[in-house]
Amino acid sequence: MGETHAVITPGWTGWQPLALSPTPNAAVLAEIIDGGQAFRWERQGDLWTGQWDGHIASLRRGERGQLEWGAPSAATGPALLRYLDGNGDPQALADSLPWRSDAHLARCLAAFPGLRILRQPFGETLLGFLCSATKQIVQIKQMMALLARRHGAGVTGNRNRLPTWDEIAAIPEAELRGCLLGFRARYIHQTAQHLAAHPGWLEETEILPYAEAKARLVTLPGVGEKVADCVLLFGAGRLEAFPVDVWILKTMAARYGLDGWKPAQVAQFGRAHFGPLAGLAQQYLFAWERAEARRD
DNA sequence: TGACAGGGGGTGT
DNA sequence: ACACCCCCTGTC
Repeated sequence: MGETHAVITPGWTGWQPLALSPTPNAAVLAEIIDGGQAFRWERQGDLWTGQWDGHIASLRRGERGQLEWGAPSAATGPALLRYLDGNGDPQALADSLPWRSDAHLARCLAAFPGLRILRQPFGETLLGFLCSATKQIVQIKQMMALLARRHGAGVTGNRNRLPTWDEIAAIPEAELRGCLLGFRARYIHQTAQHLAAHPGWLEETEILPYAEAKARLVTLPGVGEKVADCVLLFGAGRLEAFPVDVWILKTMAARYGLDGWKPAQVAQFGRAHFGPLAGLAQQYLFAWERAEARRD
């Protein structure tokens, strides 16, 4: 990592208890904030520091295993709770997945109790997944960190925030390429131009029903079905979105016998098999496969 | 410790 | 099917 990140030390709000139920253990917490949903969290030892929507917050586990947060601003408290979907009930959601008739899903749920889908800012989520094509999490995080460092410095407040879409629209494509974006720079540049030319487009899209919102998102350059589903799942709380990428293709082939199925077929299977919370199920499947990959 | 392939959580043509 | 970019990772 050539770039340094904002280093947070206790002292601003002080450490406050974070009311998440159930309290995620260390592995589940890592899956929630650094498992491919978000790309703006960094770990320093036992301390996680993350950024979204101009906020900076740190998370840690206290001496009795309880979760604690700290931030430069007390206003971050409610924002953090929303970001983590703190009012949601992951136990109840998981219980309504078809684990009773799906042994693999059942062991995934048992292995990652309290796994959550984040409620990230819609625009930032779009930016993150426009960066994601053929990139792994560590590389996407580098792109986002560079975008923030070079182009997100605001007049006040967080000086390492991501640039807004309006700000990105004013950045020459060549400078975007300098942020390790590669061919994604053109997509991001063109998407920014589209959004600048259509004020309110993102806000309207976010509140549309799932199918309509997805249909609109895929009209953006660089946004296909997979990226659109990720944006709606992780940035708009649409748990029915079921993003199909090469990893879910492999997982479904290995665990559900779907060898040779095409993405559209796997998507249809996923919706039919997992139901209206298919996106949550997908996140459990990912967590399982990642843990297994680390075991090797 | 440094060079060198190989491949990467997709989209557009 | 293949190009698009170019950084990470593993390997020698």
